[in-house]
Amino acid sequence: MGLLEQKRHFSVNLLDWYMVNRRDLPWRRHNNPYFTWVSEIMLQQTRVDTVIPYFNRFIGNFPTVQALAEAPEEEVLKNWEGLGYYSRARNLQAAARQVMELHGGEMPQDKQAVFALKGVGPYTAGAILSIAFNQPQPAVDGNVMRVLSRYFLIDEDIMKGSTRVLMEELAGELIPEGRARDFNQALMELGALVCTPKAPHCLTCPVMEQCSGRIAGRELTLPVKTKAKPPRPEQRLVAIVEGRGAHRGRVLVRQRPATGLLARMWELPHVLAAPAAAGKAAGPLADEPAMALLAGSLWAEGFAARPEVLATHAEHVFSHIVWSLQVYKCTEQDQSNELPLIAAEARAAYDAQAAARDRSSSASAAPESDATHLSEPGTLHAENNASFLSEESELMSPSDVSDSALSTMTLTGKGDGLTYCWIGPEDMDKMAFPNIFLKLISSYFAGAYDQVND
DNA sequence: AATCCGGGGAC
DNA sequence: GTCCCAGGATT
Repeated sequence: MGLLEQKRHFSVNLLDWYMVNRRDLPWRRHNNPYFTWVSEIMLQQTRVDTVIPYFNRFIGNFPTVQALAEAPEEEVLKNWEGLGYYSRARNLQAAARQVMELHGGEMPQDKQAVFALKGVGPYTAGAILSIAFNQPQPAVDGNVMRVLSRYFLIDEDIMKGSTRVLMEELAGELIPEGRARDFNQALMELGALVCTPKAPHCLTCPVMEQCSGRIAGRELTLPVKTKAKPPRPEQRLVAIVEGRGAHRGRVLVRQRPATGLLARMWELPHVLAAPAAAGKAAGPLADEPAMALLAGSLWAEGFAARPEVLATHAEHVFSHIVWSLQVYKCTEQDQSNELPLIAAEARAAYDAQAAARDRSSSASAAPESDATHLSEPGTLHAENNASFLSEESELMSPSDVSDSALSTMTLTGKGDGLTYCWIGPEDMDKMAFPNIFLKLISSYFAGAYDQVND
């Protein structure tokens, strides 16, 4: 058979198959470019089943480009809570504001204009143009590369940028005249339902007869893909600080910096337990030094708290880091004679860690830039301590924080540029937390760690 | 070209 | 537990 005939077979049979087997998905019920856009951003790195409830809630809360553009960022982030890759949410809202200002609130149909939107790359631009406007543009995602690499027996590494370009050229040629909308979705649908990564369902595949990969017995070895390098391990010490006095019934949380990992998400305070020695796991830290270090990091941020007991262990896996968390239940210390003692322990723990970090960083590795641990020598300098001891905890105005939602929240202080808050259970439905902290805090408020305390 | 960004599902 | 999935931004 010729290549031309193989291509025609693919296009015709795939399209026929899709018209019968297409799934009924929320974003397929209307031809609304905004719905297409939102769904495609959500579907990046994320499964359809996961996206569906998020999509429905998101569209319910932000039904138009304008509604999204005008919403508080905190609210958009809250609607993304648990989906991951949170820069998608911030880019999506930034792009909605682009659409309002540059295009009067209407999705542009011009390729350059779509591509210029924040968070829209080659795949998403092709998906929007083809699905929303039926333009004959390729939309090459992982599904498409898997399907094409098998059907046409392409051995190129799909992790290479050049391969994606090659696939885009091929995918563009396959689009039947006037059928870009259905065909591109058919391609991805086949990858999701039939031409699956591990155990493809070749026997029910509409294009199996001319699939070069299957004929060569290569369906399980394609696509060729270099493995990602394993995530680096990090041992972290987490504080659940139980408020006392005015903060009774509340726990201490903080908001992460505006850039980097989990940008602007809320979390429990935590500290890196050991400098990441290249390649090897740090392993858990004994309770005594861990508690001293944790108290020290809280102290450096302006909080006097005493770690009481190990509440639980937890793990949180990112694509490039794996956090092993030792979670300590701590109690807030009202100003008392205990503070200097905590400070002394903290100072010793801090000095030890700083020394270890200096040794490891001078060896080779770049100094860790994570703002959530004690990276700056001098944070605990005597004058800093003295100034902290001599003044009252400053009561901040909640200007950084979304207004009405946090009316019952008491802000207590600020250290090293991070915003800290004492929150109760009712505050959590307006603040966005990564799943791991959502679980830990919910468990705490549900009383899960009560029994570990004496 | 390599690295930074989450989280979930299948087995 | 262990494996797999993988777009866009940044550098």
